[in-house]
Amino acid sequence: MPSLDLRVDRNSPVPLYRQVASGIEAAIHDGRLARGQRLESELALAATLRLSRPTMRQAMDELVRQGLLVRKRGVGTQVVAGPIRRAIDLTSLFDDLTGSGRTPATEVTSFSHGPAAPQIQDTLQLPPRSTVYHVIRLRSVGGEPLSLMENWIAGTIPGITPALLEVNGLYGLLRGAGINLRVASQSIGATTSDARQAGLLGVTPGSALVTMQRTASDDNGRAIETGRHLYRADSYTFDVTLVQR
Amino acid sequence: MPSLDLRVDRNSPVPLYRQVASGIEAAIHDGRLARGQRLESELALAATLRLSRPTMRQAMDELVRQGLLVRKRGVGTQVVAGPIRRAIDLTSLFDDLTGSGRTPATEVTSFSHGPAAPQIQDTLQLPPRSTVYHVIRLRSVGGEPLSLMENWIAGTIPGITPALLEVNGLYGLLRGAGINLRVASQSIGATTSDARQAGLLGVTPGSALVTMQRTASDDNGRAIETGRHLYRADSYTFDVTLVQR
DNA sequence: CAGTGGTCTAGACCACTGC
DNA sequence: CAGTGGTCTAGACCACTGC
Repeated sequence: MPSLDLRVDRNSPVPLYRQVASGIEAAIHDGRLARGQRLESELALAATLRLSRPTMRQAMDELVRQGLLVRKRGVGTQVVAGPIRRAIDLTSLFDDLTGSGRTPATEVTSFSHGPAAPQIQDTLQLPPRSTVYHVIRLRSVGGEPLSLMENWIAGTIPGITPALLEVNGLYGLLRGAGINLRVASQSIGATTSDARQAGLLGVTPGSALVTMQRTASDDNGRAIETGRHLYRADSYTFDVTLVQR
Repeated sequence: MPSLDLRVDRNSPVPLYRQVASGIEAAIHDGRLARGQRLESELALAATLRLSRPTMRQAMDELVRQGLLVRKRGVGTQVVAGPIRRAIDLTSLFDDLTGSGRTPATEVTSFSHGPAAPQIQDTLQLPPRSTVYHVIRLRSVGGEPLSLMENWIAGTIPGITPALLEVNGLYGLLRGAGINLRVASQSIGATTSDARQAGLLGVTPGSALVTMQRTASDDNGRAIETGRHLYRADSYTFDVTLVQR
């Protein structure tokens, strides 16, 4: 058993189980824990770190749900031997791109604020005579168009203007306005580009696009945003990690 | 507060937290709990059901992770008001289709068992000179082709034959052989069909297809299966529910 | 201020696996 | 059989929210 050398800082504002989960995750990623390797038992790890077993287990639960660890009753816990892929988070494309060190550019090709069309009203479960923002944006990275995004946002939000949308992600602007998106339903499919889409995205008409329709709700459970995004299939995929329940 | 009327059976082999989670989920789906409605507090619900708070919380955790409930510290827990969509599970397409009451038909268009190509060997992290099954299947539902699936499966498994693959899902056959797939990494994208694919799937060449590449590992953490699937974009999408961590 | 969810403790009993 | 993870109890203290 190599020295895993986990530590926790009991004075940190970061919860203990988060500290432990991060520590194990780091050990997996830098190879101190090899793929397929067995971990010490929950009880042993808890004792080493002077944590209660539920706290230790809470840490390992996170990693099991992420698909990094596999547990078997009566046997033990080990690192997954198969390929490990980071799954999509609930973040905006903008955050994903900046997070991976690239610089996205955004062009707002359409912006309006007015009465919601019946279908949008229905999707966002808005009361009659509600207003929504309707925004179409073209996002590029490294000068290459990547995505054409059409969104509807409920309510009246001071921080949403075309100028701000050109330098921020939509989710970042909403966070700035005190709106915290917590749950999103996404549906991912495929289509072929028509002439207009192809022109904007810099591809041949008829080439493949990934489609994503999403509706996102805030921490009050209210639907806030819905949209349909198109991505160039040659430069974008959605990655998901699934764990059997 | 309407009568939620949850019950638990302490003699059932089903864990208490599962019973509670199923009960709340049922109440949401049949409308006894309306969208956006506040639940009683964890402590109150635990007391009503004579459960400890951790057990109650474990039940609610499941529903929060599924995107059905939203919690806010200092405030309470409520049903999500936005649209609720069932997310993809780690099941085979076959199970998904039979689970929703449809009858899939499978045609095995290619089947072999032999040495693994270097790329497959690498993806499945197989030792040198390993053998794999290589299977290509065309799946239809209601007489309409839906999916063209190419898979590689590690090892030697008595239950895998072309005849059995025509009447069972791959994951079902693996389960029958004692192999329990627990974690899968999937990458979802788009492409356009070439002439051969279009012919098999019954679409016009150049029409949009959803692509899915997947590698799945068993409960020992070993990579067992990898594959590339193509779906007709006009009849298939992947649904995901994301929850902010 | 009272009430909520977030975190944590220190146990218990059990089913299951591998020897 | 000893060891593992799965489930469950009965609390504790805290940060945060809305009044």
